[in-house]
Amino acid sequence: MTPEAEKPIPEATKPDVSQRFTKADRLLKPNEFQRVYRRGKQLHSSLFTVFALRNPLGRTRLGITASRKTSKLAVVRNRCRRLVREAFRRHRAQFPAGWDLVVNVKHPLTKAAYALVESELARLLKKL
RNA sequence: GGGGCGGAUCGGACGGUCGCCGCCCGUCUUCGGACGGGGGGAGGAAAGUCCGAACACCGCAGAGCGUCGAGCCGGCUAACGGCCGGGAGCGGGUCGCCUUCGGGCGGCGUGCGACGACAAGUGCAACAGAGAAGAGACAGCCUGACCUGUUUUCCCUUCGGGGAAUUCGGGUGGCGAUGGUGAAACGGUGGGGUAAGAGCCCACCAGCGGAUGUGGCGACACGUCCGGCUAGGCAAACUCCUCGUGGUGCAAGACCAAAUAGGGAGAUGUUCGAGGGCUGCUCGUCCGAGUUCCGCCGCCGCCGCAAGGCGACGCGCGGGCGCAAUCUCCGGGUAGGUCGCUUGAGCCGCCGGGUAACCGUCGGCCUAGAUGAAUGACCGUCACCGUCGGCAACGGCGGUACAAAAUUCGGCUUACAGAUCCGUCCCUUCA
RNA sequence: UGGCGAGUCGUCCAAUGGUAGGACAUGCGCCUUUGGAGCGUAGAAUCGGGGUUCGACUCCCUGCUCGCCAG
Repeated sequence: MTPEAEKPIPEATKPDVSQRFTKADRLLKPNEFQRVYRRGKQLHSSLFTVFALRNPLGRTRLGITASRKTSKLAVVRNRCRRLVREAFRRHRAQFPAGWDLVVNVKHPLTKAAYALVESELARLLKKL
């Protein structure tokens, strides 16, 4: 599937781009989620729905939701969350800054490969 | 060597890159944190939430009823509906004996089950069948008894008949052996008995009740004697008996506590001093923004011929004065945060006790604590399985389970690719 | 996390422990020029696995699926 496996590695070694993902980069409280749901704009894909709302912090924060409707198995839901988080973490430098994002996972993502999640997330966030 | 069953253990390995969540150490800090280093980070079921506990709060004088649950015996356990051992029962296997060829009895493995009481009471049993619980008479069997018809023979006769024996019937009646039905039909075999029969009587067997002996802690087993000859099934039907049971659950609960708006106490200090108390009145003094003042509306009472007046009332309406302002303290408490939160009925090992479950001495170890919720993603090599190509070495492709902590333990149940070990049984091969 | 409740033809509902029934839908036939309506007729189900019972949709145990409630 991926002919050149070494491509992500030189990107990661760039000194100015941090791929770290700390608590400051996440949405942590229910009212933060509710604010994004109520006032944010929606972007749709077959894999997930993204709610986005501008914040004054200058950095983009992420929250991920995988409901029981997505999959009954907690293992599968956890993997969905981690795939989305990984895709966001690796390519955050390419995304616009200063947004609060909430990603709602849909059922088809349970069978999707990581590369597909990466490209879909990048495609949606270009619309911001 | 292969397969079945039971038990135990494990649940891909190594390396690299980028990350995540706690802990420890060091440095810096604007006290928010940042950086560097070290070390740890899902399970046998973490799951389902079916039981049992710990712990916490609320309730509670004591006892009982009710509800719900448990239910052979003994042991283990903190406890249990769990586990271990045993008993009786049921099913199937195999061997032996008997056989009316349906099966029965005994021995040996083995499997299963929520296994108190239906001989306390109540209730239930479709269809079929004669009859389904102190039942029943369809077919059938009987002619000893009573009534009656009839065949034949004999006797008597007042010739109308009558009597006795006998044949075949009918009715009253007797019967529960035989037949068939059903899941289930009120013991079995043999003999006696009878008109025919029947535990009606007897013997033996099975089963039941009582007494008793031996063994066993006990469930129970093996006997002896007596009794009456049959007492059916279902309590995962109501019920009865014995035992247990207060409720809610870590989002339990404890602590800290912003902003805002309330509550309480006090201080400073400016102004209006209404109203009230002390008094007969004024002055004065004290309390001091209250049940304040004005108007309107509604309603009620009293007075009046009436217009109206007076008084009282209203979670009434409108307006005015005032209740100001500042500071300090106290209390409840929301957002938020901290604790509870992982050292525990803990794990590993040796030895000892016990048939076992399990227990004990000693020694060693510390092994996840998240909270919109960490334990991940990608790549490479190897291992295993399948498939394709190939004589082969090998190469390509695909796959490697079930499933992830959420207060913590002990069980149960359910899901699960594969690997290893032990025990046991069967088949095959070799010696 | 804790606590409740429900699963029956394709759909919506019935059924003391005793032959699983009705309506609509579907197929076929009749009727009609044709369709509809009507009439007749047929097929079709107890969530899975055990147990109790002579016999289970019903009673008991255990899984699965769906729904609801509290915070």
